[in-house]
Amino acid sequence: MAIEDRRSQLIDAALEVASQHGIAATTVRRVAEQAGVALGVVHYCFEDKDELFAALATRIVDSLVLAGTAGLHVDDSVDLVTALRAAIAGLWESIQATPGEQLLTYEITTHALRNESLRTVAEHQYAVSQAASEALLSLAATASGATWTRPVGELAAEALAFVDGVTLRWLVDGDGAAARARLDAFSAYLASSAKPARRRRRPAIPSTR
Amino acid sequence: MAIEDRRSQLIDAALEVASQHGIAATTVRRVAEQAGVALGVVHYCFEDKDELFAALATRIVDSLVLAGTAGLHVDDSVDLVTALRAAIAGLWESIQATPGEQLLTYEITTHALRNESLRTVAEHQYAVSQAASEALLSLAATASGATWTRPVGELAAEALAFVDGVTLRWLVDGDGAAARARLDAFSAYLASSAKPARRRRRPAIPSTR
DNA sequence: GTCTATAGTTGGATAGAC
DNA sequence: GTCTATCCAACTATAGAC
Repeated sequence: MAIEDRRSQLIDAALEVASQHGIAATTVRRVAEQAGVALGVVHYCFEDKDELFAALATRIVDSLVLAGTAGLHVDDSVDLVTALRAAIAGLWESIQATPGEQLLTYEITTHALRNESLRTVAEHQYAVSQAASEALLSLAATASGATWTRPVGELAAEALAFVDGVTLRWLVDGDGAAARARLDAFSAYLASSAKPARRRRRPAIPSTR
Repeated sequence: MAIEDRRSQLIDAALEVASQHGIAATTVRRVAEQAGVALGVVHYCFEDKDELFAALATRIVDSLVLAGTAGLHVDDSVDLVTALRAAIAGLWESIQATPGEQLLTYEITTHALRNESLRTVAEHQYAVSQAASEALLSLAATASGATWTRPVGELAAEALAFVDGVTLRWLVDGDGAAARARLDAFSAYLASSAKPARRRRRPAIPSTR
């Protein structure tokens, strides 16, 4: 088997183990077992455990952001709060469906912060999330015709922080309804930092040809 | 040495090791070494490693909340936003001074979520933090004479989530100024959920006896 | 009751077989 | 180039010495 395919297969296996049992339980042995290969194969494909972790971290960050932005279609002609709530509803949907992955992202962050050689992993994590958050806010504003009155980067950072905090608490108390309510309340706050759309003409009735 | 004193001494040692090197590096051996006692002594004082961790978690949660609420003196006769900012400034001061402990709290949370026998630890952590957050908001409202127009418990939960998210990001990017700015912005948001103080008489000039 | 010495398990890494 | 068999370090836990 080609080494690149092996690497990919091993990262899949690591993701499976890590999201299910946590980063502490993600040993090289366990990953090999999950992938159905011998122990040494992992060390053949990755210099050491840290390199495997770095690859795993990159994989999960990218895939989570992908999942978060995939369902991002906001209908036009709505007001900003509605657009934001729709976007956040989609985001929450994907979060709620993957508690193990969510918990794993926090574990990866803390793990990276304790490990000099993984420093860049945590930074990458936030760079990608920040960009996704900005894209979401920009999209919502465009769809509703509103314009932000504060720098969208700063608003995105605040939204990201809030979502992080709400998610972590949800992992502890399991109260999904409360989490959703908090996110909706925050949507209203964000909307207060925008100038509403200029009153538009009623859209023309589309001709049936 | 009395067993209770030993326990306390070992928890101190564990806190030292954990806040400096992380929960993964906090082995029974290392704690014993840090405390200057033999390995077996730890197992004599604690049933197993989990029990030591549970004791450590309780210690750090209680001490952090203590530190967070200790500097909580809000001057009277100010408006709500100012009171909130003052309270949050004090809170941030204590957070900024203890990055290792902050990071450790996130590690403990995730660790507890992965470990059935530590489930209650994470819940205790949030119960205590939630109470402290409520106390802070109530104090700020009382000091400024304002009243909250939404349930203070819910506002406290949102504030807690936001502080959690902001702190975690600060640990990654180290941008303390940005973190402070975000907290201040959130203060304004909170204040928008309060009814301002009724116009008071100008306070009487205190007699000099 | 307090602590030392030791057992037993698990994990990361590698030398060398195929 | 790919994988197996083996090594050694570090850890938790306990039996039993003082």
